[in-house]
Formats: sequence, structure tokens, C-alpha cells
Amino acid sequence: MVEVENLSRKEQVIRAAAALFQKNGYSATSMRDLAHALGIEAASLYSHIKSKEEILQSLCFDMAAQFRASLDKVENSDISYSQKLRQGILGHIEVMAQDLTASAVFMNEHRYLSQPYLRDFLLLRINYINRFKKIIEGGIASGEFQNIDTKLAVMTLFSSLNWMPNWFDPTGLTNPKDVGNQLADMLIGGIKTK
Amino acid sequence: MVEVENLSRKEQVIRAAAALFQKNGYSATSMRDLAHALGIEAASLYSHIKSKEEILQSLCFDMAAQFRASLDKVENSDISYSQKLRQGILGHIEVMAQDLTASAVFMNEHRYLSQPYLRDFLLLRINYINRFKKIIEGGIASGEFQNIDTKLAVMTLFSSLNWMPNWFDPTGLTNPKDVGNQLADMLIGGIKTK
DNA sequence: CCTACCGATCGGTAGG
DNA sequence: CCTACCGATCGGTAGG
Repeated sequence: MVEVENLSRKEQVIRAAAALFQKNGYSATSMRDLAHALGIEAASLYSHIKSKEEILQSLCFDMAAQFRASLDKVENSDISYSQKLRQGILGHIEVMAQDLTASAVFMNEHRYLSQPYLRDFLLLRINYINRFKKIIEGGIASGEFQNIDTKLAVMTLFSSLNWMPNWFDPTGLTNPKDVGNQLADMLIGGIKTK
Repeated sequence: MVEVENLSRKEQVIRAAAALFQKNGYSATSMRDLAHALGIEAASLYSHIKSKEEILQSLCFDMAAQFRASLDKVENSDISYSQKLRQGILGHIEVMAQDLTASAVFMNEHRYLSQPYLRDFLLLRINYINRFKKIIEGGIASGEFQNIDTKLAVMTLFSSLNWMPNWFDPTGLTNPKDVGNQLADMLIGGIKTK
């Protein structure tokens, strides 16, 4: 019971922190700001978390794990490279849409991780990007895609995906799946052999 | 002479600040860090600049003005919408490539602007984005482009452009113009009527 | 989860 | 461009 309560409160702390990190940035968010948002004193936060950075670590690595898991599913499936790319995009957006705030922190605040966490995070990220790149390279090798610059293509895709938390309106008419399919239409149509 | 020296020194301060803002973030960069990079004491910085934020303002609004000017040239020229979009992309990348550090600050640190500067900056930015959106809408209306979601299209373009300072290697083989043309090929090919 | 508090550091000013 | 310094605030700890 005590454990469950602690975990739950810890998650409240992390979620409140994510909202402040997104709004004001990690460095510009003080532990007193965070405490105030939760209606407690700054010192009380340390009953739930070890440090300010531990919160950032949770947020960044949890999102990274979710992105990774979503790509696992499509990577080894027996579908065309266009379909793999589309499913990869849909998976990424689906994960993002489940927590746009944490996604924005993942994208914009990971840089404030200290070593060795920063290094580990960047390795996870480059690995993720390279898996998308491999899909594009596979599509080129099979003749499905034009012989485009794969680095430019994958960076265009990645930046477009990660910028979404900054403009996507979850209360709007378009749902994550529609946005993902439209993005896939736009990008795949552009790199597909005509 | 005194004026010229002051201006020059001020620009040195701003450039050094841009490098630190890019590397460590605006909030996490102290005036003592900046002073150290220039080999002077923190208090001495205030002979050249009024405040820390004034530096950020210079960087953000200077870049905004350059982006705006580059789009002015292509907007009213008598070319196809594909060509307008391509020239807009090339112009944006050319401006960015001239100062990748300031461009990264423009993209990632503008959020630390205080009011009313933040509001003004965001208005300039949405205006810039809308001008690209108008080009895309014009292309749809003329039948040159498919009937895509213009918001998604312009956000994909804008995020892709602004993410470039984070991965573009100015010492590499591809020059800004090649990258711009490749990005235009990829995006325009994707939205053009087949 | 609180009060009380720590040393460190912040942006900036006074006065030269 | 410097020394000397300001009040405010930082992340975090001790002890309950």
C-alpha cells in the first residue's frame, strides 16, 4: 500500500514536471516551481525523487523505450518498404499522441541530461534513426524508392515527427492515425519511384 | 573609432553567446560562462550589452529579418508554385548556412524571450510560415499540387528546415544549395500532381 | 510532508 | 574593463 502510494505520487511529480519542462524549459524550471504546482514545499519533493535530473531521465528514457518498442513490431514484418515506413511513422505518432507533453520534453530537453545519460540517450536516438534509415535504404535497394539522400530523407522524417508536439492539436478533428497516414502519403509519394 | 570598436566588440560578445546558447541552452548559460569565453569578467560584459536577454533578442530578431527578406524575393516573382516553394527552401537554407549557430539559437532558444518580445517573435514566425503555406495553397488551387493538408505540409517543411542546424555538416561534401534542391525534390515530388 | 537551513551561483550595479 | 558587491534564487540536506 505504501509502495503503491509512493509510486503514484512519484508519477504525479513526474507528470507535473513534464508540463513545466515543456512550458518553461528544464533549466528554467525550479524545484520550487514544481513543488508549487503540486501544492507542497520544495524539500518535500525529495521524498519522491532523488534529484531534478532523475525526473528528466525518467521522461527521456521512458519515451525512448516506447519509440523503440513501436518500431520493433514493424521492422521484421513481411511487408513492403513503403508499408514499413508507413507503419513506423504511425507507430511513432501513436506513441507521441499518448503523451504529447513527455514527447516534447523528449525532443527539446534531453540535452540537459548529464553524462553518461546524455551519451546513452543519444546512442538510443541515433540507433532509432538508423533503423528508419535502413528501411529507406532497403526501399532504394529494392527499387521501391528513388535513389535519394537517405540522411536527408531520414532527418526530414525525424524532425517532422518530433516537431509535431509543438503544433498538433489533440482536440482537433484529425486523429493521430490520419496525420500519420497523411505524412506517410506526402513523404513516401515523394521518394517512391514514379 | 570608439563607436566602431564598441560595435565590433559587441558582435564578438553576441557571437560567443550564440555558441554557448547553442551548446548549453540559454538558461543554463551564465554571464560568467560568457565572460570566461571572452577572457573578461562578467561585470565587463555590461559595457557592451544591456542584459543577457538583449543578446537573445538580437540573435532571434536578426535571423527572423533575414528569413523574411529571403522570402520577399521569391514571393512575388513570376514562376510556378513548385519553383516558388523550391526557391523559398533554397533561400531559407542559404540564410541558415551563413550562420548555423545563430540559426540553432533562433530555433531552440527563442522561447526564453520575455514578453512582449516573445509575442512579437512568434508573430513574425507564424507570418513566415503562413507565407509558405500560401505558396502551397496557391499550388493546390492551380492544380499543381495534390489536395494535401496544408498545415501538415508546411509544418513538415518548416521543422525539416529548422532541424538542419542540428545535423548539417558545413564541412561535408554537400553544399547548402544541393541540400535545398534535394529537400525540394523530395517534398515537391511528394505533393505534386502525378 | 514540514521547518530551517546550507553553500553556490545567478543577473546585474556602483564606482572607478 | 576591473574590483567589490547586492539581493534573489538555486538544488539539495538534516532532522523531525
